[in-house]
Amino acid sequence: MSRSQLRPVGPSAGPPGDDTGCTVLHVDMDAFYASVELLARPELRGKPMIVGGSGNRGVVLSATYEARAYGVHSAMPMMRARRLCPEAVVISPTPGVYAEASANVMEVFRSVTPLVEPISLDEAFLDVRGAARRLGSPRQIGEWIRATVEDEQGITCSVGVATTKFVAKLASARCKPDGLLVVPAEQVVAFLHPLPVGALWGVGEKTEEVLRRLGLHTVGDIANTPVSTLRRALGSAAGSHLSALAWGRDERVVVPHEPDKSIGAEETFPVDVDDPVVVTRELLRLSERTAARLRASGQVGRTVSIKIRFADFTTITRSRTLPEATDVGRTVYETAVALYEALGLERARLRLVGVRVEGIADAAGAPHQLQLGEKASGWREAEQAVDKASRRFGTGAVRPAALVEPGGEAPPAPSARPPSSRGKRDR
DNA sequence: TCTGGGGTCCTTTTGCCC
DNA sequence: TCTGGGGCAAAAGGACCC
Repeated sequence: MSRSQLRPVGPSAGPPGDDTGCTVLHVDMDAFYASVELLARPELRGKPMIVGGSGNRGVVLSATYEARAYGVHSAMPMMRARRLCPEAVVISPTPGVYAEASANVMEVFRSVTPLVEPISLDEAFLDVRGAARRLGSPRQIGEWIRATVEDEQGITCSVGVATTKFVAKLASARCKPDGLLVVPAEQVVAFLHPLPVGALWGVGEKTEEVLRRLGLHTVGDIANTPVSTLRRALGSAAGSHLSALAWGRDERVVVPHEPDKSIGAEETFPVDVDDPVVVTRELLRLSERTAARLRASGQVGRTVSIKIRFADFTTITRSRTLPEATDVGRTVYETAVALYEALGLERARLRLVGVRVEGIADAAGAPHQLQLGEKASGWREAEQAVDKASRRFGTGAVRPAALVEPGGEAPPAPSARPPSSRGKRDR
């Protein structure tokens, strides 16, 4: 995509937008995973390419604009994407590579201001209030970021510049790919009101349907609807929130470090599973993974929850709060299994299981009291030793016996049972 | 069309205590 | 002893985001 293409200078055809007071930047990488993959495969440039799971149950994580031209978009089931664009090259995701590219990009942002709030690997808000004297106007800072990221990382991004986070985000979406858009304070309402309701943050499929039934199609329609009506239809928080956003009011500020509220892991089986032994083994794997991440980040959590998705996609969760916060995989696992067994599922067919730990706090500040007569279990110490070994010899060097087959290899990934007659596997 | 994996936030329900 | 209700925390579900 060439740089000169699509470079709006403002939401209207008038003179370039006045960026006075537009201190919030939203930077969004263009087709991030796909762009990163292209760096290692320049021969695919200009061709449709999709990053996504190669199995028969995956979804599209990212697609080049050439693939998007066929109607492919992220979160679309891979089956459907392949059908829409059979000539697309499909690449399995390599998360570590994206994390590294992301860290590099975030470094560029932090060279502008310490007030960087990452939203995900590929986007962030920046508060550039303090950078003006050193680097120029918000628009100039945005242009500098775009040029620097492209020079240093070889990938393009789009930048929205506005007075609030939410308008900055809409602006970056509006000028994609490889663009920059300033929405001046006095043009916010004119910019917002023609947009479809789905453009608002927090309006997904369900909410859109509710709004449609009320006859509300654009942001302007929402703005001109009494808050009481919105609250009745959508609940009090969502109703008030949408009404404020529709007028461009958004009090949220850029916050550099939000602590984690929960940490978890989940996995969809390649084929539905009805064997409690397989489910239990998967709970062990997920519990260990979750606890290892807690320990690596120096945190503990008090509530363990499991998630079960049945073959028909209905999903339930069950949780239990422990007397004391933990980062011990064994404790997480025992709680998870107790929750699972209490369901009495017999041989229900499951599509996914997940384990999550909530109520997160710093391990350093978390109280631990040995109860009278309690013996230190030794699990914590054992797992810390495993962490150490993993750092030295690689993840999986040491693992619970239940996750090791008699031959010494790990058992096949979650229930890779012989494909049933129904299961069509693609390759 | 057939739906990943990581999360957050909100609402409703439930159980407990007073 | 029974009932009601306020306040609270935990549990559960669901919508949403990237």
